[in-house]
Amino acid sequence: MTNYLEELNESQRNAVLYNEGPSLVIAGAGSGKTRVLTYKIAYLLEQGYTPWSILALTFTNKAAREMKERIARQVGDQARYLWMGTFHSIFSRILRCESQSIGFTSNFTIYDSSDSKSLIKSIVKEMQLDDKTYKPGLIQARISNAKNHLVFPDAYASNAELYQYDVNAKVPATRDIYRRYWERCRQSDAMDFDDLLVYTYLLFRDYPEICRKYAEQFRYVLVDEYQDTNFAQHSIVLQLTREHQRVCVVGDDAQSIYSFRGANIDNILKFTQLYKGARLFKLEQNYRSTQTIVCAANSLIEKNSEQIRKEVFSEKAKGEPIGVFNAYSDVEEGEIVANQIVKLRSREHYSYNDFAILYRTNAQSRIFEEALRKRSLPYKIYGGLSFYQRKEIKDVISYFRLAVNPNDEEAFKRVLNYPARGIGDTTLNKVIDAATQHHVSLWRVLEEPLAYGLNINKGTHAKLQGFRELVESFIVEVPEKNAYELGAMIVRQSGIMTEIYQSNDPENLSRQENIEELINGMHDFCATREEEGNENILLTDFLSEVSLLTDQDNEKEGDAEKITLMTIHSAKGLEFKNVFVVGLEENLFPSALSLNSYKELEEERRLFYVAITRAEEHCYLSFAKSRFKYGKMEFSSPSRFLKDIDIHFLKLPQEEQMARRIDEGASRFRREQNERPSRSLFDESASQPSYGRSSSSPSGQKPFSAGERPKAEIIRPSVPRNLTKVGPATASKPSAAGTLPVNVQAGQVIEHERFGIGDVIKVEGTGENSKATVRFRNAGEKQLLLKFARFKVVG
DNA sequence: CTGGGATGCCTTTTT
DNA sequence: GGCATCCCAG
Repeated sequence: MTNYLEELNESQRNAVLYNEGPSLVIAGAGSGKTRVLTYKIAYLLEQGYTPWSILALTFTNKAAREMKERIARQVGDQARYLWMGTFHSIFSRILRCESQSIGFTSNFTIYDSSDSKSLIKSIVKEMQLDDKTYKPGLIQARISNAKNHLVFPDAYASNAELYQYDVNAKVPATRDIYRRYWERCRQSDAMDFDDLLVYTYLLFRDYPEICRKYAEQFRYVLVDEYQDTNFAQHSIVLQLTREHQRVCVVGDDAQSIYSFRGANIDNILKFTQLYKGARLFKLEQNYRSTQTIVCAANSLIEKNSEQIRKEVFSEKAKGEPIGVFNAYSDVEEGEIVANQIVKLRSREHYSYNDFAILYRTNAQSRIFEEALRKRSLPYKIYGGLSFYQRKEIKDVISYFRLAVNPNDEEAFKRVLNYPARGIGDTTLNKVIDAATQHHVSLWRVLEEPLAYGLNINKGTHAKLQGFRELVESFIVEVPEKNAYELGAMIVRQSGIMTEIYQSNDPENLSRQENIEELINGMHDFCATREEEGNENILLTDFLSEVSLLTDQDNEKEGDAEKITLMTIHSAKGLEFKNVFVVGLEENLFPSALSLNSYKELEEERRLFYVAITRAEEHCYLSFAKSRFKYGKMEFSSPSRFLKDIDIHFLKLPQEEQMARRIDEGASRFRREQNERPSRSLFDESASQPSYGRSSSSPSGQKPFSAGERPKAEIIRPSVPRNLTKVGPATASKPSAAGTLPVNVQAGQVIEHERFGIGDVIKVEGTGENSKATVRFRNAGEKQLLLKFARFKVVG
């Protein structure tokens, strides 16, 4: 029974066995975090906890599902009754039960981020503000941030610091938009993602007896990936565990990569202060990667200043050094990676599943898709446009949403005139005006247009009533038909079917397929649940589940061998035998937008750390010297992160050149920093407001100013023999630029290593950044950044 | 009110 | 290069 305890090392076992009070498990990458969590839950069950008294919170549905499966292997069927899921899904489940207390129905809609963005956009419009200044995305981020810090409209409006920030940002009306947005969501019986946390918090805060009920039910609370919790999530965990203190949080501060959506690394850093007497366990043995990979990752993360110290080590084989590839262009980068996959696979008999290509932004995927397709290598791609974000799917789902909750404003607007039924923007705006004036939902106006003074002509009135009757015919079926039957009926009777089957052009064909897939999915949804003994699976059930799914959750054709393409963010928690981290270029990784503060830069570095530590056996890094951005060719220099890794663990291409480039990158970086006023670049408090009592304010941490910057010098114990000059580049030492043929003029003829003979048409810029336009006799016209171009002048 | 075509803006990362 | 928005003609 307890034999599994022997499969754990000492610190893992200690973490599993300690359940008398709060504990914090700091789990290095690959250190068996999931194993500890699953065994701990198994152990708790063995100790007599009932499954429904254990709450385990994760960040992704996938993590929850996997953990549940692993627990089921240990303890069997009772795993089904665990409260295990994402924060959002568990809380929405609670909120649907308790919705009356907070003024929602149990069928409330969950707005996804495009819904909330569109609502904000229409509010901005109604308030006659300029949406160039009041960019919906920006306002949305402000509101989301406020919610994540549990700052509600009243508090927001009366917070002088926030107001001042908005004034400075030229968006003083943000607080009014926030208030309206808040009201409109309530009017629509809708919650956005953040509201699922906000209203759970409010529910527990304002109804102590409800809070007590859940706190007593959940006798033990576990939280995975605690470094990614935001203030709201953290506060709810506290509400549930303050009394009994039986809480275990697991995470790795070195892998905190979600601060952009409110994750607060302080939650984990300060856990032991908040829960007095909390035990700290550190898991430091990495069971995933070779020693080389672990050491390389350690040498990288050391460059960060804020962290809980730990010594991650591996006892696996030493392994090969991390290969670094440089490519001329993004296209060539794709080819190099594809070639390397073929080579490695034939040499060591890997399956395609053993390979992953990880990138910073989704936009990078296309190049690799093309390269892989060209060589007929199978791949699967995660992210990008999710199934549920597709237009045709959103349209159908909007009808579903209306049937379940006709007050859903975003769904209403989306399908009021789809398929086209002659109700245009003018009419819609009239409806919105009437609704806002009377503080009712749009649907309510449709129910009694006269009572709300809707000023429209007879024809329009008839069209509106036609729409109302259509939706009502769906509404009455909601409690009757099962989800699949009703779904099929809606697709047919809404007119979407006719619309989409009208023509068979490729675009429509794929829409047809997607809608069929949705309906088939509903069929499976109902069938599975009915097999489990549930009767009458309603559309409400389907919707409440589907609104929290992401595309990562539909695992399709899982058995076929495929290379994985995904962003580093979505790779967290996964592992692959061979990993390619691509696009290691300045302004891409680290992202140009992260250069505003050292905090963000450190987060990018942690992201790189996450990427490298996904690899078990081989890890490769690559960058391209030029890449297409916004349809234009842009030149790029190698990422500063490359020089953060101890060079011992790298295998560089054409070593001298590589070293020189890194050198140049380093000295340029240093120069740029010195040129810029340090305040705008590093003083975070200058650019971001703090949120009162939350622990996110930078007070306590000194802003990172030029004078007191932590060590920027890289300490490299020794320089490999074959590298002439690597090592700290200092400002006083000019880089190896002297050897570069930068003295080229228009009219000269050059011979380029790859493009051959060409005529220099013009030269622009000075020094390192000078660029030449060259017309090659066989390769056409190219722009060359002189510091990288490899050519000699021949005439 | 609708549809097509030109224009201008981008892009981190996601539950 | 791709999407959303705007503008104009029917």
